[in-house]
Amino acid sequence: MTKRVTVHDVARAAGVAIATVSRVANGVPTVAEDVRARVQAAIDELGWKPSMAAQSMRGVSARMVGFIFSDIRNPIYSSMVKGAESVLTEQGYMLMVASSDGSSERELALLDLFRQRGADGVIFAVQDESNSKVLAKVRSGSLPVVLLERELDAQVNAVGADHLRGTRQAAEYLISLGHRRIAMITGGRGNRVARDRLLGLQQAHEQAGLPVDPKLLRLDGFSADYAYRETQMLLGLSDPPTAIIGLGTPLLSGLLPAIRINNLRVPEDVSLIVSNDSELAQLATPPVSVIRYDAHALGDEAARILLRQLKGEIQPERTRIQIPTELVLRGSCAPPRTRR
Amino acid sequence: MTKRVTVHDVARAAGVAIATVSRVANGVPTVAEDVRARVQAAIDELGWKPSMAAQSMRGVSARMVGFIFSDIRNPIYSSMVKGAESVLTEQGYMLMVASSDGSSERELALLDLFRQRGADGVIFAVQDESNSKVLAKVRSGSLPVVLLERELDAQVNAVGADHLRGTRQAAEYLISLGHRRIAMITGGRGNRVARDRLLGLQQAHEQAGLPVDPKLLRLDGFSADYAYRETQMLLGLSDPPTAIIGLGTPLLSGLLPAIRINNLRVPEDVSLIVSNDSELAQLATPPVSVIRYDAHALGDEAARILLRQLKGEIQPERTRIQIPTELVLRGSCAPPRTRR
DNA sequence: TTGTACGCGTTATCAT
DNA sequence: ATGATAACGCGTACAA
Repeated sequence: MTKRVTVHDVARAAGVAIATVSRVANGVPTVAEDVRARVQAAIDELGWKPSMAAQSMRGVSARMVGFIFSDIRNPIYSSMVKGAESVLTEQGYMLMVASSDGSSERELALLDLFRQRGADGVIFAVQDESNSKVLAKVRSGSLPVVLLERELDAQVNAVGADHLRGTRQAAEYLISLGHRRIAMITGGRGNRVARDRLLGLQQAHEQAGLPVDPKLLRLDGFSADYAYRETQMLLGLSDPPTAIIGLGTPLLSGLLPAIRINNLRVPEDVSLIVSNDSELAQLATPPVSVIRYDAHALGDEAARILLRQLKGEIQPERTRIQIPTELVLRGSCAPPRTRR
Repeated sequence: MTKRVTVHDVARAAGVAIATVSRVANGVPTVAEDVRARVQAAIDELGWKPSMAAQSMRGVSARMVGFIFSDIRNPIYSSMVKGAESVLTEQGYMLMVASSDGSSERELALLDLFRQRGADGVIFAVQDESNSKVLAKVRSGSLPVVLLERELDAQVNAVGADHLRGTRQAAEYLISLGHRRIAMITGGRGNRVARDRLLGLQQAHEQAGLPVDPKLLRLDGFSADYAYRETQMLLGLSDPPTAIIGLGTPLLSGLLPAIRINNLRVPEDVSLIVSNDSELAQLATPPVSVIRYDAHALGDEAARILLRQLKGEIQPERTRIQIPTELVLRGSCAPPRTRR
């Protein structure tokens, strides 16, 4: 049970005052070279590390940022975390993580918790960007925040993928193959991502002079279960879709069994495009075409923006970074079967 | 730019001494009921929250634990993190995470970093449990540690899955189907998990009076690339395996394409069992049999043990928790094709 | 260039 | 039961 080594111990060992030790530790230039060497030797000798608690009391940043997501098990978030971590580590920051499990109450609590724990800022994948309490707290600026895949307004920095373009491209491609009844399954009704995706679908239809059938839109869930259920219902329609766009990583593992249980084949009976890319999409039979974007890069950029914000480099204007999407064609798309 | 609310502000507002405020905040019983109420009202009124920095200086725990893994993108680790987080949150703890990317230097640095940052303990998925420096640091007890899927010795608490039994069961099943040449691909040579897996394979063979062909053992990697390469080589042998056991989540996405590119079919030409379970294994064609264990439960148990250790409830004896494994049979196993 | 002394916001000890 | 006050370890203004 050895006591903690403090500045006093080092000062005594080096035969100087604690202020000098502090100066050496913080690289203050006004220290004689021989003294600096002696102090440094004492520091190394005793293995002294400044107490972060004491430093915090003096207002020194803890170099820590928080990351709020719904569930780290979604590979999209683990990739983002990894991306954020890689740039934060470089700058000596560490990462605290917490799941909201989709609850806005929890998100509010976490925001407070992070602030209370001295986080410098938060990277935040808001669940419901229309929740006014969360909105207010983020805007209040009590803690620097960078939003992931969401957008509140001009005051809050954000980074997200270009879902509008990605979805439009996918729909355009299906239309070019001859599809006229294209279903879309995704979740997060009312958030930025969902709005952009719907818009992309509509734009592609408009451009081709085609109508969007509201019955083919299933916009209320991100889970495999939801995809399974809705796909079943879609395929059971009297006028079923000839192509399905499934947006949200977990959806694919609901889509595939639902199609199979109906004894339908991809792409002969129904074409398929999903997002994001995954091993399952790559290795399914047939491999599934995807709208791909780099989640790691998203986390990376979010951390970069937050860090710049913390350094006061981008106060005035809001920054919004768009990560590009890419349509990767595999074996899951074909012209629609001619109607009987 | 409002100043922080402190005990002094609350004390002044309630007309008491700061000591009394502290007593109320910490639930010390020796406070008159009316005073307690008045102070509490002032606390709520001003929205005072004790500064964690100041508390830390007084030796109050920060209620924070660290989690070190190689890469959070491995679903095994994101599940563990989620499991750990769920029990930590309940107890008011938060989680700091960091990737080692497989580097022992980085692991050492992270252990120091976590201690310096006042973590109460660490959940640690050591990469190379034979690294003596990491070993020494963990054993030094400078920070309470619970090991994941590893075992140093009797002094350090650990939790892991029962890989010996899982692998033995898988091998026994393949042998019972008639397989005599069973290959095994996995990584982490020399760590507990790899040893147990190899032992399981050997035990199953011994029990059946069969030899293990060392040429069928590929024990040096966990990546999809490694699996792809080694599977190619295995299938190119003059006497190739009739079944492959691939242990490590990322391996499957290397195994599958390697088998396909050789124009072989599962299970007709080669049987397949992998670990851990994944969406890909469930939805591949055919679905792949797996040795399954609950990574979420593993993280959960690790956190529980760490918490008990922090409360001093399990000092004396080392605790080792075994999570059971389960052999889930799907369509990827069949009797070997009779030799031509 | 170096040293002394104060304050950060708590908790804990000692009086009262 | 309550109040005054001393630490905790650091950074820094000010004095030397």
